[in-house]
This record gives sequence, structure tokens and C-alpha cells, in this order.
Amino acid sequence: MELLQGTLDMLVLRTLLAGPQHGYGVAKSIRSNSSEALDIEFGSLYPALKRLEAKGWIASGWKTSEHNRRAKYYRLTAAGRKHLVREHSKWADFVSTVARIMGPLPQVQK
Amino acid sequence: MELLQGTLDMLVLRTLLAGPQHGYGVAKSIRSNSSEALDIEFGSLYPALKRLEAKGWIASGWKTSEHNRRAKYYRLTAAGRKHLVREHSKWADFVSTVARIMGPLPQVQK
DNA sequence: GGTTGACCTATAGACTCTCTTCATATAGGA
DNA sequence: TCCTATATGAAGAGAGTCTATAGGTCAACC
Repeated sequence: MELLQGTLDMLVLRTLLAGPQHGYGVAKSIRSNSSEALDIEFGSLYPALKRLEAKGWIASGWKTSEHNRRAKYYRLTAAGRKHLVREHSKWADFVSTVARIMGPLPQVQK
Repeated sequence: MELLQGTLDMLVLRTLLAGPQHGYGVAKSIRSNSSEALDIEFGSLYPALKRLEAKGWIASGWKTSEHNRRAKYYRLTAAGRKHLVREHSKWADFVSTVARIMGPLPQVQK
């Protein structure tokens, strides 16, 4: 859903900070936690999970889901936890820098 | 320099809101307005200017710069001005949604 | 009891777009 | 002669989108 590059990874890691979950569940969590504002596509999410696993930020294992289905559960690794903190902090810096340049939102007439 | 996708366009439009400028000047403005935090690459900026012009958000014309050099000056069009307002507002929404999911920054030990 | 369909969960390929990197070009001024 | 100002283009990487496919489970329905 037209995310800004890199943000998805951070959101996924943040979601897994709350506990292990399978991909489908991660997408659902992000959607509902954002009140449906962020509509994560599975076609974006699964490659993101691969990336994160390849980098060692998360690890996975097959289990049976609460709906009695075969699902790959992902959990945050120690390295992933550190990485998340760094990314979050970089994100906050970046956002405030951009906000400083952009200035206040112009008043929009409804 | 490792911007989030789409943000560059918004920053460029915002910079041109302050008045027409040539590409080189836009890059310098963004750099200095961000206290060098955002290091805009020319290889990113010029394609961005092409994009924006193709979409009609900005228009250009050759002039002589204050350093007596040939330079292409860009200015915001009326459509670009509207577009900027929309993008700024979408950006603000997106950022606050992400911030809500991410929660507060963990305290980092110095 | 068997069929149907909805939902859960996962994978993969092709494509698009943005940004990065690098190379090149020209002109003015010191 | 060299540095700064200014511009262009091509090649490549990486992320995200779109679309198609796949199989298992459960509930509803006839």
C-alpha cells in the first residue's frame, strides 16, 4: 500500500516485538493497529520477512496456528531487537528533520 | 542520501514554494535547511526534477545564475502548489500512523 | 454424506519506480 | 591550470505492487 521504503521492515520488527507470529498474523496486526490505515499487501510482506530473516533480525519455524493450519512463525532475534531500536531512532530523526523543512501544514479548507 | 521514497519530491516542491531556483540551488537549500542532515545527491535530484516537470508540478526555463552560469530555473506551478498541500497532508497522516504503531522511542543509554 | 465455498496461510515471478553510483560535459573565475 | 558551478545520462540495486498459484480446514448447505 504505497509505503515509504524501509518503513515496512521497521513495522514488522515492531510487531514481532510483542511476540512471535506468522506472516499472515503480522499483516493483520499492522492493519488493525493502524485502524486499517496501513493495508499491508501479502506480496510485500512475505518478501520483507525473507529479507529480515536473511539479515538475521528474525528467525522462523513451522508450527500449527491457532486455526489449526500450517504456519511459519517468526520471532525477533537479539540482533533484531537492537536493529529495531536503531531504526526507530533513525526514523524519528528523519521525520523531525523533514518536518522542520516542511514547516506547519497549511490550513486546509473543508 | 537514503531518503524514503517519495519524500524527495515533496521536499523539492516545498523548496520551490519559497521561490524559483535551479537544481543545484535546490539541493544546496535542502542540505543547509536540514543542517546537512539530508545530503541530496544530484543523481537523485535531477531525475526527480524531470519527474516533477513531466507531471506538471513544476516548470523550467534557462537563465543565468547569480554566478553568471547557465542554469535551468524551476518554479512551482499552480497544480504543483495544490499537489504539495495534498502530499504534505498525506505525509503527516502517514507519519502519525506509524508513530502510533511504533510507540515511544525506548530510552537509549548514552 | 458429499459438495461447495470461504477463510487461512504461503510462495513465486514479472514489473515498476525511486534512488544510488558513476561518468561525462561545459563554462567562469582565480 | 584548476576549482567551482551547473547539468545530463546510463547502469544497477532494492523495495514494493500485482497477480497467479497452491493446499488445508472448517462450516454451511443440499
